[in-house]
Amino acid sequence: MKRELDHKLHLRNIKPTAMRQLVLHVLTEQSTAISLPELEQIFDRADKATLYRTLKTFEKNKLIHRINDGAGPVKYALCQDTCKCQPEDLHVHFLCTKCNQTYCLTEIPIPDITLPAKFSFENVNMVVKGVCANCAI
Amino acid sequence: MKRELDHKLHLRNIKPTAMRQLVLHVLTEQSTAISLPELEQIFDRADKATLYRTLKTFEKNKLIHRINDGAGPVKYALCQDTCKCQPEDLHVHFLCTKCNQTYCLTEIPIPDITLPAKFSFENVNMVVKGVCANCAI
DNA sequence: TCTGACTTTGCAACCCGGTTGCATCAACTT
DNA sequence: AAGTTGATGCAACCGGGTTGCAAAGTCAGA
Repeated sequence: MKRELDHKLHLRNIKPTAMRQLVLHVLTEQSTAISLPELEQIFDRADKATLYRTLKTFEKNKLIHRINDGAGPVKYALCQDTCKCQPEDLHVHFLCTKCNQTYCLTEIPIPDITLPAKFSFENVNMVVKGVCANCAI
Repeated sequence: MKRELDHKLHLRNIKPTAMRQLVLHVLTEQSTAISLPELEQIFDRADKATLYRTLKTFEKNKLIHRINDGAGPVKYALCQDTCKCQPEDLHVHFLCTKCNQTYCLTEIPIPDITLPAKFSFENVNMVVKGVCANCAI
């Protein structure tokens, strides 16, 4: 277990400190994306700035990706092992309006968009809102 | 001019106070979306809370719509006269990574997405990032 | 093994966008 | 003219995000 976590960190060139192992462990346990404030609650003895910088490091090294779902704080979720955070790795995110959980729909690529003349494409963010399977009656 | 503004307010059942006329006037002058902090700078003698509540009122009455482009503060842009803020009124937004301006691409509808089983659709937000025509070399 | 350079952590403080409570003011009704 | 309602201005607060700085930890080379 710890081996796998260290391996993941190693793959992304991140030094495996105790803090980072713990944070990564929590991240792997999540089925939905998690925000910094939520992380603070889980580690109620840990420092906010450290958690913040840990997430920054993870994001910079493409271990996690940031999700802006428009519902408060930014959330983070693990990248696929093969992810390079390129356009082809982008996928749709889903925000449940009942439980406020955000899902990575990794199997749903984002459709192509034809932009107006002289507008160039770099990146795209797509968030669908609705009710998730867990909250469906 | 003032007539048109009052008419727009009237159409959306918003009482035409001086403040609201001024804010609406500024909004109609923008070719791109504007944030509350930007609005504060334009009206440097006006109160933040008043501007805030003015935008809230406009949004509630569907005179403007909120755009969350992930680049700092929420931005707002005028709705089309016919807009009911229903899914069919949704369009793609474009954030220029050079000038940080956000455009409503009202002519580009958001493509349909097939969600996983038992996930229901309510709403969708799509923001394309890139370089806009003005900033293209 | 010791030393020095570099990284990570913890604490504190700060910034800024957003939001609310409350008193005052304006407009409109009767 | 008095009373009701809504709008405004001011102040304060909240929470997420961010940074400066000093202490602790890590590691390579002597």
